[in-house]
Amino acid sequence: MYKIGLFSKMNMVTVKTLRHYDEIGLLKPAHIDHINGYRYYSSKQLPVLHQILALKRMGFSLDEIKSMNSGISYESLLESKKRELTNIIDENRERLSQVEYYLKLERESVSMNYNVIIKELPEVIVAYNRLIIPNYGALNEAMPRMGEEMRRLGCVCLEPEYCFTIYHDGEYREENVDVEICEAVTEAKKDTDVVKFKKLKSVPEAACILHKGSYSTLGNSYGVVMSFIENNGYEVIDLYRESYIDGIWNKKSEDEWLTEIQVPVRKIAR
Amino acid sequence: MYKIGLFSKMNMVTVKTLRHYDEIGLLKPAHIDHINGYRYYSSKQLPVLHQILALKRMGFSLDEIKSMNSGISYESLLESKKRELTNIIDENRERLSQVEYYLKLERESVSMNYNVIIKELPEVIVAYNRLIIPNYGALNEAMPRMGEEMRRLGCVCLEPEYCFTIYHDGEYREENVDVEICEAVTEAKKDTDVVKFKKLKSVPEAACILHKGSYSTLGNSYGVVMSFIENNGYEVIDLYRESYIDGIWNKKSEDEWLTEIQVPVRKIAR
DNA sequence: TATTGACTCATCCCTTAGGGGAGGATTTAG
DNA sequence: CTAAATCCTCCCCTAAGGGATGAGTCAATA
Repeated sequence: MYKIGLFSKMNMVTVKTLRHYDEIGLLKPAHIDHINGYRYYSSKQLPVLHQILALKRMGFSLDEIKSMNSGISYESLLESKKRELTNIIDENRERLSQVEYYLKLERESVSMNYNVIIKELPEVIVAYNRLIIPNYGALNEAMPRMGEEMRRLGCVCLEPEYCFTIYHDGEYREENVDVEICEAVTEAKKDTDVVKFKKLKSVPEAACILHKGSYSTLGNSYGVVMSFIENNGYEVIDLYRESYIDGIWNKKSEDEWLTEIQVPVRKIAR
Repeated sequence: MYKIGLFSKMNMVTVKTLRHYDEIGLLKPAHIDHINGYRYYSSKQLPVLHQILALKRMGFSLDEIKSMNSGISYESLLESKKRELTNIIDENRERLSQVEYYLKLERESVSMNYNVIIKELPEVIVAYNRLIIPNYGALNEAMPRMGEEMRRLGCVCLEPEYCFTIYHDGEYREENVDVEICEAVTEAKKDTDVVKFKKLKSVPEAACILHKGSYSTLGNSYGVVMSFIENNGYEVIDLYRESYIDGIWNKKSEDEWLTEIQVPVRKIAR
């Protein structure tokens, strides 16, 4: 029988750890002196401790180790731990890839904006209007017209407001832009010539970047998000959305304008 | 200005999280109503939140993110995060390798002993006696003889006791075994013919397995620890030690004997 | 025998990034 | 005016112990 300090040295484990294992019922001392409360361990418990340490090294939690003799086969436990570890490794590889990407940007002295995040775009009902406009400036007329029509129909906008455009042209063009204006609403109304309604499925993963300031520099932000997608093992799976948060309608200074580019993506399977 | 619930929806973040960020000073609301205590966020804070989320996704802790504007260059921060992530990945790969190893054993229906652990063997001063014995049984005479001599010299053994043998033969042999008997002591004495003293350097990593029962089955345990070493990317870097914990001297039943095989190893660089 | 230093005990607080819930106040909608 | 939704603060919880404190105990020495 060994006192706790001795037993702890026999396996390079701290006394604190042994007391903790006693407390949670993982490894009770072979005997406890009822007068002074001292814990006494037997050498028979060495193999038990050995096993605990081996399992812990594999990534099992103390709770898992404790419940390991409750009938579930070791094989299935190991299987699920294997899956779990694989997931953890993948997660960290993704983090690493992102860190390396930003490190590359930093070394190329690109202005820093750690702004690309992956998030879900929830399912929404939108009022939409798809049309060909002569140039981008014409949006400033088309949007209020659409708003007018929506008010007439009694549409109620979602909160927070979610107003965005989708460009349907395969390539960039200066004129005759094929654009779809969308505005999230609480419920669909009857379609009219100017405004129609549809439900957009949720997008599980979208790479999003916030663009601050004038629209003239939107291209930079598009560049950043696209290179992020390329460099981190994602692929674009749908048309992107340009969501307008702050703009001419509520902020006078162009510097305060805020637009979010949302690109539906998917992790490329490897 | 948005109330917390609205602002939380704008970035798919929970209200709880925003309150937490306020509390730790990571993202204070743009304005707090002093009458009802409501938090109000401005759209200007969207990019800040965006950045926080992006950094969090890369594995930075909130504390790290918070202290990110304190002069240290982003490049060095990213560098150290990269190293950190690489380490985490390596650790988990090692865990995975061990899980897969035991899974293999399990599938081959090998009796389960999750007993191999990697631990450090601390630096010790040993009394030792290297000699050629006719067979393994002769240890039972050589050891007491050595103990006698140690007592005569006034040696004090270490606690916990650490008594082990090292076999110097390159291969297994039944007779004329070249063996070194070691016993850890508190301090070196004068060398004699029978007992000499030396300091053994600490071994940073040793693969250790506990062997229960008679010595006749020690071979099985050697097999397990050696295959563990092979299968998990380690290599043997020194002679192994056979450490005697319980044996004939304190346990009558052979089933209670306890021996630890300790094999100095090193992770193979990849 | 008395003391001293080493050991042991229990208890409390601390760590991450929030989650869950209670209880109470306020705002918003009908 | 009432009810539902939203907001607030406060408290406890997570995993695996680490650190500190204060008090009791053991073994060896003077």
